[in-house]
Amino acid sequence: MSDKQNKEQLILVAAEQEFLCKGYDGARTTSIAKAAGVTHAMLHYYFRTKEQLFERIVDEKFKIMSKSMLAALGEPSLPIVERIKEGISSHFDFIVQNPDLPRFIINEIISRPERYKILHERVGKIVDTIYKNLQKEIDEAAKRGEMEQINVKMLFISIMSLNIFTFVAYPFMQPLMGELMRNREEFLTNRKAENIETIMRRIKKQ
Amino acid sequence: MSDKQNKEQLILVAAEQEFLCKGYDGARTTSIAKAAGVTHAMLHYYFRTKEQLFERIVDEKFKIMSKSMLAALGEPSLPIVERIKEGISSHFDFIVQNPDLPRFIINEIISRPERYKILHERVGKIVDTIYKNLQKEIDEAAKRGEMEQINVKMLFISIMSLNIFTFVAYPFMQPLMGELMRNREEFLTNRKAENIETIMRRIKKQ
DNA sequence: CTTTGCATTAACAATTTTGTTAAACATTTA
DNA sequence: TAAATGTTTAACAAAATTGTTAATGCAAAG
Repeated sequence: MSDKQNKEQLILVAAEQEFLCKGYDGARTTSIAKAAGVTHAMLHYYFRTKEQLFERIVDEKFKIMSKSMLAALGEPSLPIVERIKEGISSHFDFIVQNPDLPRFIINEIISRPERYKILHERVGKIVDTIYKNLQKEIDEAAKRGEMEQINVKMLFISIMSLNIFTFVAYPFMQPLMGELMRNREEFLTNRKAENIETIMRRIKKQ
Repeated sequence: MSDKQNKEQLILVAAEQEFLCKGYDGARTTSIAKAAGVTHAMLHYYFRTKEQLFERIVDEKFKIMSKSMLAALGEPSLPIVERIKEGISSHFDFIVQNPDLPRFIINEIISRPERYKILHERVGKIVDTIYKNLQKEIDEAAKRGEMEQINVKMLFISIMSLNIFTFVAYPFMQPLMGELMRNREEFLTNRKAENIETIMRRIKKQ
């Protein structure tokens, strides 16, 4: 009984690894089965097709990615500048924990846009409401001279860019960075601080 | 004679489109041949294998990508702040002209790191020299109070992030942006200005 | 004009990858 | 323990994809 759970689970774990790393097209069901230590007939027994196995992975990943992006818009109860700072910080931490996720999601959406259209648009609508409130807060804070007037969507793009790109492009950037990325822990700390500093300067009244 | 040139060229054009859009794994030689309007035997006749056809594309793309990143480090003859501004601007323009390129290169390097190791490290060394000079200039300008002291590699990562991410993640971001991205020309103009403003504020003495 | 050499095609072959099946095996339940 | 149910395996089948070949066409050079 726990053996069934076990094999199914083993396949899921191996599949997640393979799909996240190589994408749908690059992943091989035989390779997943091998990594999970089962025959590849077992994979088809539990999940029928590669497609269905993939869906199990991608749906979950899409959800946590969306959730983290909402979280990046910060805790509404905080004062606006604090809220933005905290949003960047928690989003950065999430990406550190899931460094392969953004690239996976982006590639997936690009290769099969139709599949995610509905789910994606739903997230879009949720985000839209949050934007509106946040924009209002920003406008008011700007009027009070507490921060710079700025378009919240533009700000959001900047935050996503700074927090995500490093990880999406890690193997590309790393050889161009010499010592800088050698010590991972240290780099992550510095990078997080840099992203926050960059955005804070962008929104601070000059 | 020009017919040979023609078919070979047609295949290359179709292959570039297919590979950039779908990656090596997702691309199909039959689909490339079809798009080029030739039999797929012709593809093998001119390029022998999918692998070799791919190399023709990827080598060129890797080179222009590297070149554009070097250009992002700006024209050394300019005063430092101007130099950085101009670097961002020209890099952004390049990415606008080649929006699919970064994602293609990143995915390619991730799926076959060994292949690019040498080429990549060579670029790394060139960049390293430029960093050193640029860092010296920044340090001096900072001492004169013209700008903020900042690590040039960190600055470079920020510039790449802001300029590239929007395009890498376009289909992912677009549904989250409502009206903002609807008018492409307008969005690009605003985005470029935003990136420059963000970096300028980051390096300006407070 | 005919030989030479490249270009082209259609049919075929090989390989890789995914998916199926029937039989053996194990486990639970009555 | 016997029936029922679910699990596992090995061998096989199907499909998709890449790669080859032999025959044909065609244009230029001798």
